[in-house]
Amino acid sequence: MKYDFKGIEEKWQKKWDENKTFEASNTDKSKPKFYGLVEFPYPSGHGLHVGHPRGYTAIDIITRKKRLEGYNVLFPMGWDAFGLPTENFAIKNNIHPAVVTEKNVENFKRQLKMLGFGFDWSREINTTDPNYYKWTQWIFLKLFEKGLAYKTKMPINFCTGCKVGLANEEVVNGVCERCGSEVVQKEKSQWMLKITEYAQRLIDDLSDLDYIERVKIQQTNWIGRSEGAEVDFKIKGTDDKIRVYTTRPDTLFGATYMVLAPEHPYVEKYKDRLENYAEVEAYKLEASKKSDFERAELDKNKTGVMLKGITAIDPVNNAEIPIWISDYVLVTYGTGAIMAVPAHDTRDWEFAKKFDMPIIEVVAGGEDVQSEAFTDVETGVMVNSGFLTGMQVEDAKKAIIDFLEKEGIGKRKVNYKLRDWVFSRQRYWGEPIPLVNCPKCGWVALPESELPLQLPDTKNFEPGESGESPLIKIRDWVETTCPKCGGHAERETDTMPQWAGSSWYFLRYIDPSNSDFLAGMEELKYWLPVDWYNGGMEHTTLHLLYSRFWHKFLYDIGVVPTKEPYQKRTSHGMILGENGEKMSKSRGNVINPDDVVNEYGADTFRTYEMFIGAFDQATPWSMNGVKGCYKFLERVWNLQNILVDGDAYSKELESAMHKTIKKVTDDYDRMKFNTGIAALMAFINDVMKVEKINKAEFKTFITLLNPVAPHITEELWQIAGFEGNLSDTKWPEYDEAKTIDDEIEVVVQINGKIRDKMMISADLDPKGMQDTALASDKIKELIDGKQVVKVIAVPKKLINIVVK
RNA sequence: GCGGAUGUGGCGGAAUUGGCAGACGCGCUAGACUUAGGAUCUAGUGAUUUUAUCGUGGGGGUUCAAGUCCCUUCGCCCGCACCA
Repeated sequence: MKYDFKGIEEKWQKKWDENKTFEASNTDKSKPKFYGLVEFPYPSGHGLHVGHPRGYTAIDIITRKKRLEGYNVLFPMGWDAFGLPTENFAIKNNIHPAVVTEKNVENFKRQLKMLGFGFDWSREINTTDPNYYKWTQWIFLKLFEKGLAYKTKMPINFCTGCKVGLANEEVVNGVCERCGSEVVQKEKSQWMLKITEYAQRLIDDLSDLDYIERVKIQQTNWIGRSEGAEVDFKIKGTDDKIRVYTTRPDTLFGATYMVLAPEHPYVEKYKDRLENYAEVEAYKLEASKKSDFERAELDKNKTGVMLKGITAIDPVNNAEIPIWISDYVLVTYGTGAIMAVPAHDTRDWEFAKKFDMPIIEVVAGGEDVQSEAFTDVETGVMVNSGFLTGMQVEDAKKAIIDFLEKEGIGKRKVNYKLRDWVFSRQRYWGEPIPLVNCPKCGWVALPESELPLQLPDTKNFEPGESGESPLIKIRDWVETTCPKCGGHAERETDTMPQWAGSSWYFLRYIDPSNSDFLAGMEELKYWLPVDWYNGGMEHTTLHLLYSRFWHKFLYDIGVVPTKEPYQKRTSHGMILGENGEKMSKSRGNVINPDDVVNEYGADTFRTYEMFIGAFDQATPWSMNGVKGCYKFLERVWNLQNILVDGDAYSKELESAMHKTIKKVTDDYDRMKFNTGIAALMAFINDVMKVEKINKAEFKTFITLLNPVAPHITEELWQIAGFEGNLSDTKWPEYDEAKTIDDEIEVVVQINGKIRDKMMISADLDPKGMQDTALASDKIKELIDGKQVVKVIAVPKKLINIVVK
């Protein structure tokens, strides 16, 4: 019989739908629960990328296995459908984003179904559905109510041609990606969320989570906690002080100049005293054209302008030092001003060399500070530093901070690199922010009863005159009454970023049709936390952190029962094009899942995506590799031709069978899918040698393969005449004793080089191994006339004879 | 620049703890079958000057033993806050 993957896959997908095979139960509490989650896709116009199914297949395997192990499994799917590309497409083609979204969702859903994922489609959600974003708005109102949302002026990328705010990604070499016009930084009043208030908890609570290590490290570094001090430097001849943040207060005696961010308010304040204000202003304009990223990137080639006319006083030695502005100092970090200690900071050193500023050594122990900055804090000893001289750096840090606090010129300070979350977008296709601006009452929240605040319909998605959201033109929507005083007021026209809806979506899956609340407390208590969440590494510092922040906030106000949303987080590597480069239309190396499934079937596609390489690593696509997996499944299909009766594993295959169960079980759990599949392939090779497989072995084999290739294995289950469906069976067990061989081969080395191999009993002790090795004729011959210095015997591995 | 990851045959990759480098698959070579085929099966396949030696990006080190540990150096990939 031919392997008709098309017929088989359609048949079983239909069956699973009809039997509601993958629907989770909110009422059956007799089984343990398992909540597996994958990042819901943004339904783009390009359709599913081959990268999506990598993570989806992985968690599909994990959850299918969990079902066979007796768990009540929740594995849901939905659509993260607000966002920029849909809106841009809508503007360009004059189609409503809702229509575009609907079409894209339909295509994505067809593709996901075609791949046979065991999603519980009865819980499908969509972030653009008013019944969904009602609760996104509700959470925002709670944040607003608790003082965690505030409005402030922030610079945005503004395209002078399109008159629209741009994402960093849309800015290419300083010009707009779409129209080529110049992009400038423009100050806009923006809604912000105080994620920084949760910075410490976001670090601390990582310790109880089962996240892969690099995710923890990356989040911790992104939050960027540092301990140091704030120190005030007087501006000479005034009462004003420049406050700096430094992690090296111990080097205060070595400060030879100060640097302010070009945007620092004192630059404006002292403009009348500056002899070179024209130069300063020109520099500010240049800096405003660069993003923070570009500023940091240009780190090697420092630029800056001295503020001629004002100087600062070092508070510990009263030295008079010049003040500069430079774009390597960011107004968004610390206080927007630094003290520069070129002898002991690499960036300061480069700046000092370029502008010929003095370099004073205050920590001894390194090379000459005139030729290189000495930044080691472990070995340094203080010099030229008044009362700190002679101390170790760590002691000096404590001593100087005590001194600063006593004298009232500075204080101990913990700082975070993490910045508050810019929450406004001047865009149409997002959740409306449910606030009104009342001339009398200020910003007023809509009452809960008015949620959802629906996105008004329009045909014009072009932005307002100076870059406002398109909503500003829908006057009868904008103009409203103040919920507080009843007077005339205007709605906020900015919308929320795409991150909003994705920060809590896993909660809605738990109870998707609840109309009274975002989800019922009983259900949340049962299902939370998410047991296993897999997603891309690129979401580590934004989406993953944002959703942890929102969850902690919801925990604080009693809406969710757990401190953390996700117990376990793993991450898959990227799938590259056949040429080893990132897949993209412009490179012409995009693989369409539809084509692969048409030619080889979903089971082959899934098997290949798991076999392609180490799950957490980037790896290129290979059409030959796909063919290899197809051949493997064909061999599996043909096993039915050599199927014989048998209720127990045969002598020939028993040991291999137990070893395979063990290997596959462990490998799936550890996401080592490639080696798990390799073990299944190796088992088939063993079967081919004996040219038969009995029913007991066949049953176990197809059950092990089922999570990876669910269609073909269900069909084979039926053909073999096993009872019921494979999806209702139990995961196979193995007998540890039967995975261990009695006799094993060990290696005999002389001076670390392999010289012989021998079969010995597996439980032979080191002494016995040594004797056996030394008794071998070959070894005797090789060590003849040499002196045996030492013999190392490692049980079950090797014997190494060291001779002279 | 900062943060993270990574480097092993012709290719994708394997190698819990330092203990036989190259599992499994692709490709390639030879053979069988054959209605001559991009099918299937069998055998082989790291390199070389092949009783052996060399070999996990480069250089150095620790060890009886290093892909694995330490130091140093180079390359490639991802993220960098308004893409998702």
